[in-house]
Amino acid sequence: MITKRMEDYLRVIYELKYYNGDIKIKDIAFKLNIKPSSVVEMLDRMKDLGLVKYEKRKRITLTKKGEEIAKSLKVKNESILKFLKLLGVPHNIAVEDAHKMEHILSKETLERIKDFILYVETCPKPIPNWLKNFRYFCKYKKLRCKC
Amino acid sequence: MITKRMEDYLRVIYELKYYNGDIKIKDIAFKLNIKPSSVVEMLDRMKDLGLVKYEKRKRITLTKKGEEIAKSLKVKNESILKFLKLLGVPHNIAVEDAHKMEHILSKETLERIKDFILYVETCPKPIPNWLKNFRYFCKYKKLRCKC
DNA sequence: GAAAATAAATAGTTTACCCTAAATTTTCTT
DNA sequence: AAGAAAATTTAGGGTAAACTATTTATTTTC
Repeated sequence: MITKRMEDYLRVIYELKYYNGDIKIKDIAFKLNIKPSSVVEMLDRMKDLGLVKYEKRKRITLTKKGEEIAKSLKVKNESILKFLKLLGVPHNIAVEDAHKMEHILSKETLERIKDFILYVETCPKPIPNWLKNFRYFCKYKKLRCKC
Repeated sequence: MITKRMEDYLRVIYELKYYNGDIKIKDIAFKLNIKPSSVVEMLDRMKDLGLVKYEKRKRITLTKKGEEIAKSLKVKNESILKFLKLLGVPHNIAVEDAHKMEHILSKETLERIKDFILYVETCPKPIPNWLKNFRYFCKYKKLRCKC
């Protein structure tokens, strides 16, 4: 069974590959703020589940399956992040929350989130009036529109 | 340290008190879909943290602290649930997702969620136009407004 | 090419949850 | 009030994910 924590590892490995090319145990550990020995242990488990290819002291790579999952997490994450920022959540906090939410949201909720983003982006104006008014409302706690 | 799981227990105990008056080990177990023996174990830990009052085979109650936390979880949950439903997430799924989200959302995100609800509810119409249009957009994936 | 530095792997613990099975206590029935 | 049934507790295990400390490999540097 693929756990939330394994999803964290997949995401980190996926990102490291993207930015660094090579994936080092200690870099994974650093990103997850844990010790390298914990990473080795987890990689063994993830290997058994067919998520990574990994032999002692050899290059670490994601399997097809691992990469698919990582990619879909990344896509989910991007939607959630964008959504939170539309709502006016400050960037750093939005990043944190998005990482937590990506593990747990149902696909239905995710669909509504994606629709929301699309609804805003499909609008001819850069930011629709109602969203501007929402931002205003967040700041001053009062309406300035007829809705 | 108060874990997410303890928060689940707090919520369940709080609800059981509200609806049943009396809190039985087996009811907690049933609600959480686990065995009674696991509940006993957890109650011991929660007792050490000052979240519940509990002596073998005696009545279970929340402490002041436990109740505060439970109450604040309930409030959070209600906001999240309402929010998800405004977005058009079906009730049952919204309930599930809200229970997961209540453990992890930052207070900033929660504030934006509450503002969103308030923004909708402050509007003189029962449902603001932009929200109606969003619902339409979710269904047909096209705009019918000037935003 | 050997010593020093760095990286990775292993062994043994810990903590938070959960489980089953068995023992005990309480409650219900007759 | 005694025996049956239900609820609770205890004892003993298990798994996921971390940790520390030690050992083994690989790189770097001299």
